[in-house]
Amino acid sequence: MEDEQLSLTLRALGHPVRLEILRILMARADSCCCNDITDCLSLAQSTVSQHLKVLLDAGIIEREARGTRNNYCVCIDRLAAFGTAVTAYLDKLGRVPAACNPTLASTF
Amino acid sequence: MEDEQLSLTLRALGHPVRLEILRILMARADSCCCNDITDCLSLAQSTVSQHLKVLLDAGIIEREARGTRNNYCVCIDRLAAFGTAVTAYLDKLGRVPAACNPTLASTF
DNA sequence: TTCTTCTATCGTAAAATAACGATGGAAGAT
DNA sequence: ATCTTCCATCGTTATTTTACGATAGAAGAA
Repeated sequence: MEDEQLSLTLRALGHPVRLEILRILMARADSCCCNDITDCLSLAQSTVSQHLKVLLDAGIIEREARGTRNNYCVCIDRLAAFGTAVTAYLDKLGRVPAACNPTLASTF
Repeated sequence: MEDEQLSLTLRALGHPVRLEILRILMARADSCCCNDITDCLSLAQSTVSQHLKVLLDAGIIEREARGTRNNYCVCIDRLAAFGTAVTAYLDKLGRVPAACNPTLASTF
């Protein structure tokens, strides 16, 4: 994952409300509409919708029109890829100085 | 790690320049001052200093005054804790629906 | 002392973010 | 056809972020 994409995802996750939204989405067996999420949070519906858009734009969640409501669900593979990318980034970060300064290598 | 702290760190890392700064810091065996970093990036010194402040405020890097210059280094343990926190967050996310919807469990 | 170097900080400007209320249009329900 | 529900979007406001140049003060060099 390129830095541009990785940092976009990091930013999209960089808000406590959005971390919570993902929890709410994942905790439900059935898929979830904006109102369901708004009921769990003390925020206006428009604010929640905006947060959903950030997650949507980052490709972390998907929207599916179902009747009068829009259902959201987490893109599991995208989240997994994010986890992998973070680990890879940190791993590479750690590996570079390992060649120069062996004492750092053991920290990771 | 609490959501507040985790999201702060995610935001601090959510900029390509800051991802790169950490790479620069880690790639050097000797520690690194603001000018060294500025030389590697096509940005003004004040801008780099600001990015360093963001990383500093998030506790990701440390500053050490050494003579006329300030040396920066990465807080390895903080970074490692961040990696752990991200993994834990994603892991817990994945575990919740595993109880409700077994098909999701295998994705993680 | 004087000069240079380094860099955090200030001031500024532009853009993005976060929150809200209001609204309009789409889709079921009556 | 009318009513209700859902919700993305618009407009607004306040705050934060990102970038820059300018500057001042600290520390070493001449």
